[in-house]
Amino acid sequence: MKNLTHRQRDILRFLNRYFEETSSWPSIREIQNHFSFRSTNSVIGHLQALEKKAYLEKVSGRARSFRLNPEKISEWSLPKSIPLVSVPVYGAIAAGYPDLVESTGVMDQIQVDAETVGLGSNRTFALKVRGDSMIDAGIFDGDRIIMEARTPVDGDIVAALIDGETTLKRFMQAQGKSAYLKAENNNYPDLLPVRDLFIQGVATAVVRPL
Amino acid sequence: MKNLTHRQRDILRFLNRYFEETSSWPSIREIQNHFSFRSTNSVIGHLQALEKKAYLEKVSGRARSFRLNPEKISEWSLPKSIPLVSVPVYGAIAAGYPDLVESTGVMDQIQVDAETVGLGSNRTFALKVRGDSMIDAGIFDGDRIIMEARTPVDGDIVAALIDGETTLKRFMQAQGKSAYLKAENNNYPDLLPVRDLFIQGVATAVVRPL
DNA sequence: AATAAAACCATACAAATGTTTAAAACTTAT
DNA sequence: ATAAGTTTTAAACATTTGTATGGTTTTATT
Repeated sequence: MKNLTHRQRDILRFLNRYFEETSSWPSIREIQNHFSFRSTNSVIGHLQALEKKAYLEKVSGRARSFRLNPEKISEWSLPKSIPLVSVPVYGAIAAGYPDLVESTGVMDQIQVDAETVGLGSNRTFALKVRGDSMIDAGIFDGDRIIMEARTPVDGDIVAALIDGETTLKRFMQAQGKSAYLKAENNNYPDLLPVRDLFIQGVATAVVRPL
Repeated sequence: MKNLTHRQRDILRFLNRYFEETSSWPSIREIQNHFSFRSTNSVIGHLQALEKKAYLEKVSGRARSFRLNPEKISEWSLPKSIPLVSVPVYGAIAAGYPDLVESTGVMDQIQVDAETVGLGSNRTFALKVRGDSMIDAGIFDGDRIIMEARTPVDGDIVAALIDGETTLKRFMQAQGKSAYLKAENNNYPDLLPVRDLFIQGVATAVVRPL
């Protein structure tokens, strides 16, 4: 009584499909009809079993209100394709070259942020890396870096605008001393003054298409 | 009478928030209570207006069933920090270890894409890399790999299941010869027979949190 | 101020929906 | 075969919920 029965699995799949197609959940009787049960109680029984096994939650008395346990979805869900990587762009970066990673259905988010680029919220964007100054950190020319527009702290990898090109450097700032940038490549000079160059943001992730 | 009124905007926001928090829609009376209306008809009025302006759909007679027009979300939605790289895992990979990246408030987007991405497209999922067999290709232990479930061609980087662990190897198959797997690490044996192991998919991108 | 539009109130009704109780048929393992 | 669990049928019942009607108040526009 640990695993799913066939019926239970099918019901989970039906719930899931229904939700994805309509963005709402089926009623008990809709489930009943789909499986051609002659009684609503068949459904109730299965739902209770599924709830006992923690495959779903259900607010009693509230119509069409389910919640599937995401940790167990893999046990029953059918394969399905969705967009891989969506990286919305939040606002423009002055003099930078934001590089948009495809994002199909997320355009609205982008606009939203343009409207309310209100203070407080961190702007996030993507950049294409130029140069090999971070090669020792496993970041190569052409990689895409997810950036956050905020002030860096010691040790952060930052995107710096030098001579019109965006390169990645590690931001170093010891206690009380002035900040400098360090390249993670032996062929590059270790030190770079922070003044006179513009730091675009702090790197949070690397994305590299293969 | 083209734009949203304040109330209408607030109602859309409430609907949206409610849905994201509960994964189901509010009933008319729940909306009523939230705005402290003394009559359900206040809600009805606003919903009809919103429907007339094509901000939402609503199946009549069906409880808690709405659908927000994704093309107009930007007109009313509040800024929201959405997960940068959202790579849900759909479906289990036999004996693999799918690694779920959070995706919180993006349910609607998912629906949109589920609609537009018809069947026939490939299964997509994410895996956490174990092992350093691809270190020479700039892929390190712990990186996340976006995979596509399809049959590999010569030169593809594939995820192979060996001894219960998922490692990356390059798939090699010369004309007419039998396929083998090649590790991109000098410390590993160059050859591995393809038979007797399960290839989970073809890598399409690397994602590494910094 | 006049007018229209939007927002709201009050009440009632019908349909949709979840819930309960009782029992039978079917599977599966001991 | 027996027991235990699962699945199904049956028929009511109670509540939630969407809908309808008719009117009032507030807000914006001319």
